[in-house]
Amino acid sequence: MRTMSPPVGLPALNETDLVGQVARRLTEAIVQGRLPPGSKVVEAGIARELGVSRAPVREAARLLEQQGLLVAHPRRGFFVREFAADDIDEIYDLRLCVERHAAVLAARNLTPETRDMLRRQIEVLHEMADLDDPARQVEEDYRFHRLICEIAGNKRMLRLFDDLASELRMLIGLIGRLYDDPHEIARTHEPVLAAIEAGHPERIVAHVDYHIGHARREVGRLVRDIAPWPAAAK
Amino acid sequence: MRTMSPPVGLPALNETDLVGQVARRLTEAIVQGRLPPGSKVVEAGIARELGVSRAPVREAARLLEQQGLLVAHPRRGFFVREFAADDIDEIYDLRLCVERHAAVLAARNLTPETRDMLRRQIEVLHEMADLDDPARQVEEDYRFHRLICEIAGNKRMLRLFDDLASELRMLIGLIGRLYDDPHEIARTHEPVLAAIEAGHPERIVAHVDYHIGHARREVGRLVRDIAPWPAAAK
DNA sequence: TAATCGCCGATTGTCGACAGTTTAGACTTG
DNA sequence: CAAGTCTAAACTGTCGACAATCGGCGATTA
Repeated sequence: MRTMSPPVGLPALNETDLVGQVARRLTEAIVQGRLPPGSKVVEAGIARELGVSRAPVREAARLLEQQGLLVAHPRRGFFVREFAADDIDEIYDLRLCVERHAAVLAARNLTPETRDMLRRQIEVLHEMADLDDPARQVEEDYRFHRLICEIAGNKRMLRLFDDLASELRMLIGLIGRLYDDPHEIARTHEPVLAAIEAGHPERIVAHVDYHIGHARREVGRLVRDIAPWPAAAK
Repeated sequence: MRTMSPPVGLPALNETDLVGQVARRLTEAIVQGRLPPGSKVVEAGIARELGVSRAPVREAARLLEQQGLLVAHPRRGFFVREFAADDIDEIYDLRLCVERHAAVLAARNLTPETRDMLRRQIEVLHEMADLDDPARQVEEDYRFHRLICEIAGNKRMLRLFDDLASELRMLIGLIGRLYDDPHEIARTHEPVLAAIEAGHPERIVAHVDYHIGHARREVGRLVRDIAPWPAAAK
């Protein structure tokens, strides 16, 4: 008689993962631009607002700190990370480094299924282009790049990508509008996929470089436009 | 009359960072092989042993979790990360990806001072070779590679390197002995530095690939030798 | 007038406690 | 004897409390 785990693959709903929930809420608030860069994150305030005690909030804050969204000043509290021009360079440099590698690996692992997923995602990008929803557009954009990292098959690399993406989401959220024509953005993904399908490492790297370099320049330009930052409501 | 801040450069002592201290102690215990992979980290136990309460221990554990040294099973606690063959591949893959980029950037930023630091570090490696202290040897080895990341000048990349290094330290700590003749190890760093000094990106990448590939093979071999892991005192 | 000092409210760091869950071991049963 | 069941101890997740510390504001002084 099998009383043990009925083998239905239900992804164990962690009902009571307060820390995770708090972390998600905080992340959300940060990338959406509430809680602007430099603003202080008051533990008690967040706790009260979410109806929990300070302990889970502190742990969540530590998570976001390690993730780079918050910085901790001992005895003074957590603050939303502020971006300097250097930071943008750093993030895109690292992203370039990661995505080059990921794309080459993805090409090596590419199967008909994963290839179709990538193609489908570019279609989604085109479909999104008509909706006027920058946040969603950005999200689907990252999903394409994330897919490449997934296909590459290195879990640590995927997590690194996610961390970088959350910093970038914050940045883009601050900018508030899209840095280019949505259809244009969708189109610029096609050569990257083509290169991956072709499977020539050098060509892959070249196209990834071009694609990310483009995004970097656009973001850099827009950031310079709106700098200094939206006032940090301390 | 300047009554403002007497500009004596005192490096701000943040004595009371319990969380940081606990995190360091835990890291130490893990990479030294006490707390073997798979073993449970009992909050109350650690807390009692260190004479603190559970709150700082939990926060420190969350840090190490994000860093990849611990994994959290909700409602069951924190466990020391276990390594599979895949993990080793992943870590070295990512390391390759990072260090290639770092070395190229470092070559671009190289100054006489930083070049001398690298040379000096190789000397240190040779000096260490005669002492019979594997842990120290490994430490100085990483310090060379870390220097390259520092010179590259990307703080995020440096942090990523540190994270990878702490996982590798844990691995090496488990192996317990050095995977090669110490002098040989010291020597294998020289072509890398030479390539960086020469400044040809392709040659840099080639030498970094060779150097890291070598380490990866050696570690992989030794890990296969001693697998399955030292019993996890659960 | 401008810089400094000292106090007060606000906030952090840490602790001990409690409820609910998991685990281990004794016990039962086929 | 194997498999299952039950019970008690151990542990985690969360909370509220308290002391230490920080930042701001007004008083003080040159």
